[in-house]
Amino acid sequence: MLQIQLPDGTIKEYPENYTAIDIAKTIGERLANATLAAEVNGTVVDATRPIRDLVGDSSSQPISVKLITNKDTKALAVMRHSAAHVMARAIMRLYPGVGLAFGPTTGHGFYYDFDLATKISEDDFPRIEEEMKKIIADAEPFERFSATRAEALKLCGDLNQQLKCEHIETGLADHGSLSFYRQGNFLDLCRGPHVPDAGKITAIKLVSVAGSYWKGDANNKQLQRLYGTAWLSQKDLDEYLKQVDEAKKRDHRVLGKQLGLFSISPDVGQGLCLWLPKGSTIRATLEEFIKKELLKLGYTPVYSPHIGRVEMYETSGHFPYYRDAQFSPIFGHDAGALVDFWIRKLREHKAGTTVFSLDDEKKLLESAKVMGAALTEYPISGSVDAKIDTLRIWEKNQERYLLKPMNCPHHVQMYASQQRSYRDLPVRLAEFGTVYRHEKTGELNGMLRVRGLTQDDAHMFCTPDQVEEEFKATLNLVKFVLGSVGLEDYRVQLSLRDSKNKDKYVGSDENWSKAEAVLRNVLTEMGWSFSAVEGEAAFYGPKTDFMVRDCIGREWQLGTVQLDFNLPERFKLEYVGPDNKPHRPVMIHRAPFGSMERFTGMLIEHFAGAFPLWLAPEQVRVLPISDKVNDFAQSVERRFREAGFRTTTDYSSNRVNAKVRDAQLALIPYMLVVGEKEAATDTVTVRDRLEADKQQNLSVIEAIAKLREEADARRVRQVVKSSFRSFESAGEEANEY
RNA sequence: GCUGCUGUAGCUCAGUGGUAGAGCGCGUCCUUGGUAAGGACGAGGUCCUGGGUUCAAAUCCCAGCAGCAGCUCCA
Repeated sequence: MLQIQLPDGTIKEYPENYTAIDIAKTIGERLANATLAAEVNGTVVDATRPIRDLVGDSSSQPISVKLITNKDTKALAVMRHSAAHVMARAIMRLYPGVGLAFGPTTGHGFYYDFDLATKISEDDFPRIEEEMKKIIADAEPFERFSATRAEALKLCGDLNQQLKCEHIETGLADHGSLSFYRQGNFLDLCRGPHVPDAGKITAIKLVSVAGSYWKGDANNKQLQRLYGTAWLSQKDLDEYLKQVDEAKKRDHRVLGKQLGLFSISPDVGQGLCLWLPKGSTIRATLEEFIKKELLKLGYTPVYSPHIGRVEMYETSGHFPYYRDAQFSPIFGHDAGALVDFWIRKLREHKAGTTVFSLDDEKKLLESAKVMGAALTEYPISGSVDAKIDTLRIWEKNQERYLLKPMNCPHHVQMYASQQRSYRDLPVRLAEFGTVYRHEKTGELNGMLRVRGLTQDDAHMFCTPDQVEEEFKATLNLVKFVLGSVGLEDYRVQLSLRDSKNKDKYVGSDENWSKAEAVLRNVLTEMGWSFSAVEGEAAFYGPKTDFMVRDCIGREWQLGTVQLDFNLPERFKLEYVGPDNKPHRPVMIHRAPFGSMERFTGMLIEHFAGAFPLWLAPEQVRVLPISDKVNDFAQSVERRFREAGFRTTTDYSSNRVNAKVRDAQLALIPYMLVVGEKEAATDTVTVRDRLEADKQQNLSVIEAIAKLREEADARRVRQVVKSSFRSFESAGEEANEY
């Protein structure tokens, strides 16, 4: 007999061959119908599998079993995964020769990647959904069975599912036996679990189609990924779709245009942000705020140019590592770009990736000569290395500049500009440094991913002993800064290097282990919860990143604090220690906002455009009731401006109703309504955008004092919570196969 | 960069192989009004750009550019 412990603690006995559904049936037919899965000893499993099979013969009794019904959010992930199978089956019915890849669940639904020559478009969704509904109506059961590796390979091979075969041989190489699910005549290699039958899938909708790469590698074959969403009821689905719609309205690109905050014009260039006056006001306010904090913490402001010599970035490593993602260098000599190209071709030739002929070289020599670079030393019949050396010598004698992709090398030079004693450390150099990166077109996104950005950057140079304390102080600064705008919905990530790909990083193993250990210690000591992710480090050191979600749930890195033992070494930085000997400092790179562009973009979404008083580009709007009080309105505006408030007056011929409406829609924190009554008493009627029903008639002086207090306290009175953002992921990435 | 979709007035978007449409906004005038739209009139378009098909292209086709979603990347 099975000894089963139910969630209420009672222990009951059931026959050995019982499934969770069988148990449900003993309680009631309706419960059995509603049961989509079960949790056995804490693991979500098929409700239709014998419990004994799930736990094994040796399992200690009692076995805890919880029925997961269609009221339980844990059922969502299971149902969504089943929906992915149903979608795959529908696609296979509609299109011949479909190759199946992966079909996992996501936070809001599911997707399946297909290898299919026919391009699916959104116009095809209705017929695919129609087919899915037929499969659901047929309600055929999901049946699990196991196979040996050889059997599995044969099954997938017979079905002509090459990607599945490849996955069995590579990704699942360490699996002795593999599970399959059969649903009618549809068979798929799958870990499960699934709902008992397709009829249990309730509310589904196809969402979008896009490309994806096999196993997430851009060098691999591109597949078609079909996204769908699935919910436990039509009501949930409708609610979700409504929230997606709502979320789109707070998109910073939509609000940025509506509220006149920023614009990106193709005439200026892709990914180059124009900060309009109102957006600039927000940015300037943020910058002013953080500058004051930095002064308190002992930072010193610095400025550096927007370009620097390529050699400097070769030393730092930025140029060789990120060449593809940078704007091309600026060459002082006409032949600069030609020689640069030449060297790259020779290197590719040496590496065997391209063929570079003698004829090509002769043409290049000729062109270089025309451009004024004689290159008489070029060893045309010499070794490739000798050729590269000759060109490099020429190149190094020319001016070559790079739009700065990072501020650190400049700050490093500032550190190195004078002799440093341990008594001077830490040196903290802060700059709102504008950097340029040639991000790939498909990656640009409003203000969140741009090609020109300003980092609220700083670099700390400290002794090894100072690192932990300095790091802690910096993390606290980031937390404080985010908190000051009411941003609490973030995730802290410890970004480590990819231990399998160490050659992607500069510096010694020893330095890396040391740096990673320091970060982990600090985070642990501070008691912060964080997730460590391999492969996310910068090339010169590990990072602590602050991740936030945008209005449609995409995650972005804002603040970052990075530890770096490597750049000081590459630039041979030193300080004189108490022993009167030279020592190497340690660097901390940090940007609490990340970039002004991304941070402001996120803030727009965070506040849904309704900025708190201290940040609002237009803080106060004076609304005269009629032309008769325009003069008084003007004097009110003047006095508020003098008190430091960004104030305007609505002199339009609209009635006050329309003026109030306009101001309300423009998300202006305070309206000052002035009519003949106010003019007579030198007062204003203060209308608070958030509490429109609690108007106050105050003297101009009182009103100024009231607003001054709120602005100075940087009070955040309202963050418009996005319900979409807080949607919990229901078992993301459940796709082992 | 890759795959798919989109590009019409300042904005949001209808629309059609044969003379270009709405709402909002904008301008002028009337209205002098007390808390989410007072009224009238009016201006405004290279229908993304370049080719092609056609008697005729803003509409169909191709290419480019830009945007969106996803993938990949992100110092």
